[in-house]
Amino acid sequence: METHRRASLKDVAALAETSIATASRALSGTGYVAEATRQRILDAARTLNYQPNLRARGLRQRVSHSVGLIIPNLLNAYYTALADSISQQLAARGYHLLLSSTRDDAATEQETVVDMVGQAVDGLIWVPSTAETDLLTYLADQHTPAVAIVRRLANDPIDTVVFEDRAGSRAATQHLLSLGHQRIAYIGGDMMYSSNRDRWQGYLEALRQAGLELDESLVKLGTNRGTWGTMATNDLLRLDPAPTAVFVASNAIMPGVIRTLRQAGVSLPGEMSLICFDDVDWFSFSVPPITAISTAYTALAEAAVDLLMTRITGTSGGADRPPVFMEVNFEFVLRRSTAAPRTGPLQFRDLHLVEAASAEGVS
Amino acid sequence: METHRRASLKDVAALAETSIATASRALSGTGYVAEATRQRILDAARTLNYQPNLRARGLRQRVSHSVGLIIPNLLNAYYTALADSISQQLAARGYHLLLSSTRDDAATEQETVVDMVGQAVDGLIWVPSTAETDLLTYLADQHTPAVAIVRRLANDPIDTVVFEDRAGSRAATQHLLSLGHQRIAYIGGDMMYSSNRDRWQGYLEALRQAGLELDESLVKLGTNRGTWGTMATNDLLRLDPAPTAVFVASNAIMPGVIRTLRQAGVSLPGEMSLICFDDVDWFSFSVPPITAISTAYTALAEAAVDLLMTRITGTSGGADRPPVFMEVNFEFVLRRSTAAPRTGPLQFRDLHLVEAASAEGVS
DNA sequence: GGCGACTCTGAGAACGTTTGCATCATCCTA
DNA sequence: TAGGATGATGCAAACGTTCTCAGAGTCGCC
Repeated sequence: METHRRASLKDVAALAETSIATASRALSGTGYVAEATRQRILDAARTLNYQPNLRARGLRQRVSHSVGLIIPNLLNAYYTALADSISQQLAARGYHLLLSSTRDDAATEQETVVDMVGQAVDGLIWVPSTAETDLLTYLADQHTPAVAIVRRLANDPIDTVVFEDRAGSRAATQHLLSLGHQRIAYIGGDMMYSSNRDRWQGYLEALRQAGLELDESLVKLGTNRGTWGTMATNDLLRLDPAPTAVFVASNAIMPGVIRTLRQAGVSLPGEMSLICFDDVDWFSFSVPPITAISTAYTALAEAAVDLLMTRITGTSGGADRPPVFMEVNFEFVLRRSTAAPRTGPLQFRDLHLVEAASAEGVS
Repeated sequence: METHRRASLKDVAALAETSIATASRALSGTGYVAEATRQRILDAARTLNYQPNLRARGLRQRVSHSVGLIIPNLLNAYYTALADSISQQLAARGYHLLLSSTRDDAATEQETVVDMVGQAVDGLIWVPSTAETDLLTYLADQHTPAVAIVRRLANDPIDTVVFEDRAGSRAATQHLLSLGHQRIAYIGGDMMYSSNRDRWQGYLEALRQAGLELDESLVKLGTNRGTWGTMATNDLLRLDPAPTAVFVASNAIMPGVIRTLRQAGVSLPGEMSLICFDDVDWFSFSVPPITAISTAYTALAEAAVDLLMTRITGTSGGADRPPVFMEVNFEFVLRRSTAAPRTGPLQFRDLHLVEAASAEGVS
């Protein structure tokens, strides 16, 4: 009896004085096995603390019951909320999660995908960092089903679930328009991601429908970072006339925006209305609470897992069905950071005035 | 040539007209193989899009190059920050991450650990949900090294890395004391976790050192949730005299506390000082920015991974070394939510007064 | 008393790797 | 010219499972 190894089926069989095959049958509950032997085997397994080696099982069955999830970032609440939902969904179906973040680096992404395929995951859920990628043909070669989430690939070549970026963005802009704003600034993230492009389109559409023409100086397209929020906001505040409202297209940019507005002494929503695409927890207890477009994480998670499962199990047309494209709902969350524009020029003041003013919000 | 399977080493060998053994050697770069054959094999691998099956490799080598990470929650920035650090550390060492969250449910935890061991991870990093657990003997039986983080197990039977909960908590309390506060409320999380117990001890120590005696009515011990923050704060505000400062022992409780204070119209830090153990991003752009005890995530991640690696590889006394216990630094981050207590009774007012007052903070 | 059906069991192949060992050619050196 | 290095290759075992297959025992029924 080796003492430096986990107990294997062989050990259990030996202790129960039976064959490996019978032990396997007894433990998995398939096929015939006499009640007496079954008990002997179960007892043996218990005394040896036997735990099946899922790696070996997977090898034999060519199924791992695990799926990989690839997200850009573990520090963005947006993605961890998603990961949480997906993990729950998968657990409910008896699947494990392999989670990796790419930091939006193409090389890391490539590496990660290859790694996961090497681990022989049954499928992949994936926030692609680019619209074009040869990983796709790679995945096809490896016969590993994948579904893209949050961002689209060119021509949606695989199952895809995204948020209603365009419609949500349009709604946000329309909200500001309906309050009477005419100079609505847009601070957006990286245009290489379809989500950001679509949000941008939504903004444009709303303006067009309102018969407004685009003022390029109000548009700040950069990256999905707080630092970008700082730069962009600084630029916007220097304009004359300044915008009366700002639409921030990603929660990741918000910290910079908010901090800069506060430092500049701009009161919200008195002197500036603020709305954000994506809703994260601290928006609700910010001062003032921030009006936002909230996206349906769990719905997206559910849809993505459902799609992947049909591909993996081959059910409901699974394997050969043409790629599906889905969008999940958004919800408009009205809080207190938006109000009708006030007439007169924007004044810069120091901090204590700001916070006094910040309570003037619409209810 | 089957078309429904990933290419295996056998296929590569066949295409390159050589043996499986040689193909393996060529691809792994071990042992002798003639330059010409090596090229043939590499070409074959490329045309077939060959990807080694890590599952099979792991089976043979008895090493998976993956470690499991078990955290209570994916929605708490506290833990995802940790996960992010750990994932980076592991990646740098060529290890994969299997991540699961338990939602602090003992049954789920049990299940998860067993699952991961079944997956044959090389080791486990783990935020235990209880101090006593038979999982320990289980892990020992399975010869799977594990390190506990954030929370301690009874008698620290395995390698453990935690934050300086006690010292940090003492520092926070001393800060309030030094500002002149005498009635310092404590809102704490679940006492079944060592981290919360230690924070509680730190608070007591600081009071004792200052010669103050404990006022039970100022102590609110509950769970690590925002809803608890709401309840506890409501209770505290009803006291007469009310506390002049609140020490919140976990970021997870903060949303409820902050929201309740705002709703009640309590100005920060004018009428109430507020300090929190754990620092999360929105604290810095809250109004006012919140003074906090910041813990060294990356240091903890590094230490945990280091320890685990020595156990796995058996280096530097690895396998048999007695369990190590470590604490990592905290940092006191002074912002603007704490100030000297003001004399006179606490007054409840409506929201716009609150925010005006919130700018009175110490710099 | 013969035959099919049912129950139970074990031998052995297979999954895709790595690796110890044996074999064989080639080359160098004494 | 013998003989040991050295380079290059393949066979086969092993990792821990599952699963097909065949064999053996038991029972019931015609």
